[in-house]
Amino acid sequence: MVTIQDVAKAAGVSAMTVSNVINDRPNVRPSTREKVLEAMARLDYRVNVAARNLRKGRTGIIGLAVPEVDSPYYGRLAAAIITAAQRRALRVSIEQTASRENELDALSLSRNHQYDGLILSAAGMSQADAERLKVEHPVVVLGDRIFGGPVDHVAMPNREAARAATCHLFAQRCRRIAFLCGAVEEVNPSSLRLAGYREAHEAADLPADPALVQFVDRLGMREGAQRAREMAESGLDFDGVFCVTDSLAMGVLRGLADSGIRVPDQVKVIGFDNVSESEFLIPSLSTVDPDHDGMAERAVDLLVRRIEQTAHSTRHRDFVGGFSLVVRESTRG
Amino acid sequence: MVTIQDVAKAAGVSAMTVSNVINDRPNVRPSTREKVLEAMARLDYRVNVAARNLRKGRTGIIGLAVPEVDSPYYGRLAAAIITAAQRRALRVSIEQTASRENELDALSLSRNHQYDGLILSAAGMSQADAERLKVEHPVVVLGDRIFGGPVDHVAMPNREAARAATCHLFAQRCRRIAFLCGAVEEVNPSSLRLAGYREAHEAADLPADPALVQFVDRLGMREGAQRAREMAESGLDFDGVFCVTDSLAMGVLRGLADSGIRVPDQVKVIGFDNVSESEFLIPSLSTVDPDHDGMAERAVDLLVRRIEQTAHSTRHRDFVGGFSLVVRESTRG
DNA sequence: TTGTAGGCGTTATCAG
DNA sequence: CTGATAACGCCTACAA
Repeated sequence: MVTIQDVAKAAGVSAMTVSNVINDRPNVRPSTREKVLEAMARLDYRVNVAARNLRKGRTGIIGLAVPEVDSPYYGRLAAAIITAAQRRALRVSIEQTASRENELDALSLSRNHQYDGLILSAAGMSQADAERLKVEHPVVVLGDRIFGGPVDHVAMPNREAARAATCHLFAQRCRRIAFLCGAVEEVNPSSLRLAGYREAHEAADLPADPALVQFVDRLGMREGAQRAREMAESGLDFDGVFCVTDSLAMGVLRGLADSGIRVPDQVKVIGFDNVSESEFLIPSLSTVDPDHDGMAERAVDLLVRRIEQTAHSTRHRDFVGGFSLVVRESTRG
Repeated sequence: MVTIQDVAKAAGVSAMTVSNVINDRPNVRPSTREKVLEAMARLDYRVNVAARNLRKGRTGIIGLAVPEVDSPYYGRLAAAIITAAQRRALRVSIEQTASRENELDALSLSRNHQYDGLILSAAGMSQADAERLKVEHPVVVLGDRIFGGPVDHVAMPNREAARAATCHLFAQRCRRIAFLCGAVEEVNPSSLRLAGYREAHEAADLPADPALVQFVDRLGMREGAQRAREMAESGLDFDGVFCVTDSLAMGVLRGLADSGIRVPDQVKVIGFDNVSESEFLIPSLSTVDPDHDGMAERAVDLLVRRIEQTAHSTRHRDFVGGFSLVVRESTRG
């Protein structure tokens, strides 16, 4: 391995000077710089990042903990975050958490100086775990579950967007809108979007039939398809479905087709996420498009601030992203 | 920051002993171990990974360079690799390359000791770049472009699977099968699958009309949809479509629907990748299911071997994954 | 079974 | 403008 010392020797200067050249510091005579660069090239020198990290107390890597990368939603999120981080010359190491326990593990890894900071997309943790976030290391939580906690926080516009989606269905003359979601806990995407759905009903002065709120175990396509068939066969009266994710909605489109129900003629369907597939489904899927890029940008930005500030300010920020409504065939007519 | 020295002092032992406890080495008296563990807990000690890395010359992180994570295919691949790596207590840092230049950059990062090794999913590099892979650091190439190169290599069963898919269409009484692919270069997924498509024609003793081979710029849904409409409107005579990716096939399903062509009645469609959405499309999509997990496992395995072996054997392995054919509605009847 | 000494490659400090 | 020195926190010999 070629070290900075070797380069120094080859160039006839000290290691310090080589270091100065590498880090583009001023106060190096151009001719000296030349000699050093030449020696570096000749020896094919590479900085040893581990040594630099040790010295600087930084790694240049941020962690991103998500339940799974292989899902349209988290995949998109990961992509946006990696892009935002690359702009700041940071690398992103991805952790698949899948469970609450792993989420907590990811936190301690961050503490192990493996990462300069951690973006935690908390799906499993709840308010009760917020205590464990009281970490002296930079953490930004992405998600909906821990508000007012001891960390910076970037959230989806869940309630507002759900309300807008529901209003849109009203405007399309739906009157009995089913709401399809996962388990509703204190504060999670399902509960917040359900609140928006209810708000829309109140605002429109239409009662929301509790029978129309349907729960599934997982927010996947399979579950959506199955539940849609069950709803159709049970004789439930509904003319619209608001699904808390596009994956669920894709399943619902399939399930309704299986049951011989035409979308949008008999039932209108709207999703949430604006996954790239939505545009090309048959029928194409209306959906809520959250500002993923903006949220990713913001999350990285907050994290970088925490990393760079030395004093640990206790003021924490809660940021809520923007969204737009994408109207396609599944709610036309 | 709490160091190993602090713990040693607190426990009334030497740093060495603390290190022995941390690394689960024998020859530590149980009572001593207790004292040390207690002190570690009390001080909330965390190992400094940077220091350990510097000392050991390892980082415990492998790089994964893919064109983009936000695509069904690469997302699935990334998930499989992260899982395989986690089993070996390795972390994965994801690089979005998007271009050939970035792919080469990722290589040098690997050299910078940032990673112990690199899995490079080479989409843009070509045989000509293979030289640059002659790196003394562990690299495994995942993809199809660099065979017989100076690195280990895990490839898809492109030709075999394409042949099987084409045969399946023949068996479904298709006689004029369009082949939809991206730019065909020396060795890439499109060219290899095209070869399989042609082999199937020869084996069945059916001529392959060159007009049926259609090229698109990007293997995306949008491009698939547009090309399908063009094919339909141009009056091209075809009763089957083999798409080199499921994304493309999803677009084709949409484009054919736009043109009033019924699948599978008038035209049968088959894809490649078995993306999770395929099962729930309307109609559900027949496709080739490559053994992603097996390939990921193998890639990580090869990389770990390279990392662990000190002598740089020059023998490199080319591994080709397995596959299965998933028959769904889009080719029924 | 435990301790001591030295160095991994880099950079901050401060003196020249 | 350049260089000597001393850390950063950990681990491996070797010694006790």
